[in-house]
Amino acid sequence: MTRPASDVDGQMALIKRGCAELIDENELRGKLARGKPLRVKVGFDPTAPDLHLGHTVVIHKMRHFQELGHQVIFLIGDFTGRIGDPSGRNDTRPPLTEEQVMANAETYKKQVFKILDPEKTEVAFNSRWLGTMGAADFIRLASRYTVARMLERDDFEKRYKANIPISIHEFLYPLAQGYDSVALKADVELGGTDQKFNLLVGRHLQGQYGMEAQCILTMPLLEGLGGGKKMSKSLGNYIGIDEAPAQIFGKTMSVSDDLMWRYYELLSAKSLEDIRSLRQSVEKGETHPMRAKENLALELTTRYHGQKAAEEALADFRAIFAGGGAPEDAPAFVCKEGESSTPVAFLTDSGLAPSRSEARRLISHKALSVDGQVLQDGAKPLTAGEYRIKLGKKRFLRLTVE
RNA sequence: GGUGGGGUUCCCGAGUGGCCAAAGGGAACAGACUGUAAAUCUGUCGUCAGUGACUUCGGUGGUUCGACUCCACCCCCCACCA
Repeated sequence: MTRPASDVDGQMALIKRGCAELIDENELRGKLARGKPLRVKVGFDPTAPDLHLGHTVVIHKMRHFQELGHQVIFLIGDFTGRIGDPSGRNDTRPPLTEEQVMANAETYKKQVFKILDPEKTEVAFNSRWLGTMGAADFIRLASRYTVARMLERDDFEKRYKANIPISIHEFLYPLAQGYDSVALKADVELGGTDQKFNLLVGRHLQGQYGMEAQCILTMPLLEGLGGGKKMSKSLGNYIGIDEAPAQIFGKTMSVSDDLMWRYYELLSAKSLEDIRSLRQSVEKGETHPMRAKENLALELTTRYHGQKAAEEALADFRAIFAGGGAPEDAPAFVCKEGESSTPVAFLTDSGLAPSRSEARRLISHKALSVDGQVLQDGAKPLTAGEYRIKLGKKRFLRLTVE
């Protein structure tokens, strides 16, 4: 899928796919036209090596650059991580130890190389240059940017107007991150739309330090499972790329039909033409939306767990939700006949329900079924035997009563 | 440094002496409906040995028959003025 470097139009088409903003298109064309591999910088926070699909939007874009023969730099912000990206929090974070940084880096690599080509990826740490700068160097860096411009940043501006305090150290984060672009001689920097300001600081600083300014490519923030809000760990609406096949598959299926197309655009390796024709086919009623979503879930699961696991996840999903069956890998639990074989007891003892009260509630809501039959008496012990237990839609148990 | 305002159940947020396990909203969970969903409707949403008991409203003491509500001290947060 490598294209000749001279094919600027072809490269631009892939680069621009799904992107939110490109600054500046003509400049990028100029850089591409030289035919030399570009240095493409992307920064990551060292503290959060647990990636979800939201992060992968940018990583896929990195992949696109690799496919076009460019040099991708996976920058781990082990130094900037100590400052913390401004968010109104007043704390600076304690520096991670060398070992923690390296461990996190390894975790990153393990996850990221499911998408990126390790051969074409340079991993860098910004403590290498930021950690050796002295106070004088930092002051010099700080002199390259003005307070007025700093206050243009959206959240600074809002806070300033609203009289919410802004600590001086928060100004240092964009500066330090911007300096990374100087140190790396980046030609292009990628990031989420929320990073636009920081990326622009890098662009500006490169000019200040007398080098050609990087182009900025921002990617939209992927909406989380509920739609609306961005995918994030703290909101709990994410699909982690280290999650089990059934999880990735199931969570993808839980996305709304509308949102499915966003996911296709930003996460699928399918060409835009293929996606468009699939969409038309769904709209004309030729393809069932559920089938289209299954394809997406299958693609994503395959990417992180391989084809075999993905197909099993698909089969399980159909069995559970279409056929009302139970997954093959339902946890097993054994209990003695009597007091501990009452539904209330084994549901909580097995961990299926968090508390006895909760178990009772669920039972009274007809959420419990035993071998496919709804059971509403939570106090009556099951007799010895094997049972398939289902609690709500997603909780299963293979129960053995002795 | 001074002055004022706050810290409530997963989150936001009401509650100023009993009617408070604590309004309302959000999230979540369950049921119905579907094509898995989404949307909608209904219900639940501290724990437990279920008509009751126990634990909870920043912390520690105190007043009271009784405190989330009053008092004292402490911790933390915020705003305004320096």
